[in-house]
Amino acid sequence: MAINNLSKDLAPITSSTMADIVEVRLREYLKKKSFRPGDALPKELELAEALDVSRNVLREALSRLRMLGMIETKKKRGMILARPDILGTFERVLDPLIIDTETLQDIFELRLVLEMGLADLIYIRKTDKDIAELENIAKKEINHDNSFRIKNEIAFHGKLYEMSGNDTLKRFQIMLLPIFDYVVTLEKKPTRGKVNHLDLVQILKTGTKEDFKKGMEAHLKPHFDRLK
Amino acid sequence: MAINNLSKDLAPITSSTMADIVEVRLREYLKKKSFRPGDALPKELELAEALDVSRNVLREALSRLRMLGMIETKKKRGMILARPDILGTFERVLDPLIIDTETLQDIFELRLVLEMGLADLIYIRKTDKDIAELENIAKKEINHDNSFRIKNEIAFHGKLYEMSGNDTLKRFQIMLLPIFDYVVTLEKKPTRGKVNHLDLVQILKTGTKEDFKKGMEAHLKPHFDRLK
DNA sequence: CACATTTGATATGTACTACATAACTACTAT
DNA sequence: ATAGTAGTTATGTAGTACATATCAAATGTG
Repeated sequence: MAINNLSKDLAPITSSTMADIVEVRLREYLKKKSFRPGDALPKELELAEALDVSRNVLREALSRLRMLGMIETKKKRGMILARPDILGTFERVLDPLIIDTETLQDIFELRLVLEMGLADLIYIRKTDKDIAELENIAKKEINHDNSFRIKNEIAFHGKLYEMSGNDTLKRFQIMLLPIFDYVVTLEKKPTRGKVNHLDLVQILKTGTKEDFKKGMEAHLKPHFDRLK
Repeated sequence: MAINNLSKDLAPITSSTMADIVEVRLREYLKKKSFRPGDALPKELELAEALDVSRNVLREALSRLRMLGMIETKKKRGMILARPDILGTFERVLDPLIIDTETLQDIFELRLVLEMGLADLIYIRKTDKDIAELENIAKKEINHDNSFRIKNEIAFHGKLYEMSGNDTLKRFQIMLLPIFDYVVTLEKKPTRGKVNHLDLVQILKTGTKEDFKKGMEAHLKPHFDRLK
């Protein structure tokens, strides 16, 4: 009995199901063979046979990789290796209603960190055209109802991300928007920093990078003040 | 014939496979019924019947959600809703060998942005103990071979993330490490800013937040100079 | 000969059945 | 009353069959 319990405590290496194992093995396989995107993969039956599992199990594993965008399948051409869309997969689990409050807060802070750190990229890549567009957005926000103001707020900060010239960053921001909104709506009253959007535009036109960083800090200060 | 083509052009809304649809429907279902983590879900057969698909298809969809950590299953208790580990899922597709170079560069920049933006959180939450630890790490890096220096570099910046008091951020950094390394090793010669780690520690001890931001900027300058 | 159509082969998508396995429940025996 | 056993139940795995879409070759027609 003791031995039985012991072996049970020591050897529960069969932690995962077949599908889990197959998923890992497939990953290793794709990596090891160093397939390039677009390359054709063996057919399901061959893979299932090689791994010695049923086609069902194999398909469960393939289903996961397919969802992650690592493979694509066409009815007859079989499967091909694809470029995973790293952010698309992220998005699937990024739901404010499901994430626990602690992580939610972490992500909120993450966005503050991003916006504070954006300045360097923006000053490397900003163009006059960008600034003009940004100014247009900022000007529109005067004298409008609250729902419009929120949309405009999003447009303004979104444009800043766009000016970073980093698509991944921009998409990342779009994904984080719902969470940012969710946390912000939990706040009692609207936060408004001493530096508004038009001020920031003005700094971008004539000020230095350091000015802009200070301006952004003042703009976001109400959010930072809430942290502890 | 023309009509046939027309209807074919107009009605291909069944773009995705059943498993894709079921995955989405399940997501909606979980959200709509506002299950809390730990709540029991209906059994596979019931779900399959309700959705009018085979148990196979349903399981392919469940397999995905399970991988994302949204649900967990025990042999008899059925399935329960779980908290997805948002970063764990991300990690699965984050392989420098698979990601295209453009995204790789984007992520490299993302990390620079994060490190520049960290200052605010660090100055809100840093403790003397943190700084002492950081100093220990920085002191160790003198007179060592290159491989040790890289490890130490990682330890130092990792400690900075840790000092932000944001677990998600810290884990995020760990995930991005391989990519950062990968990009850095592509560089011709080691980059070294005018401000080194010990300088940064000194600033943390006696300097202001603005000093630290400037210091970090100088420290990372070689990386930024490479951007265009 | 060239082009359009048809037909067949092939790989994935879906369905259904059967059984294995683990875990909870209830009952039975000492 | 407790230990042990048998039964029940839900997930895990295997296997078969057929549907569907697509490519390729064969066939027919001008």
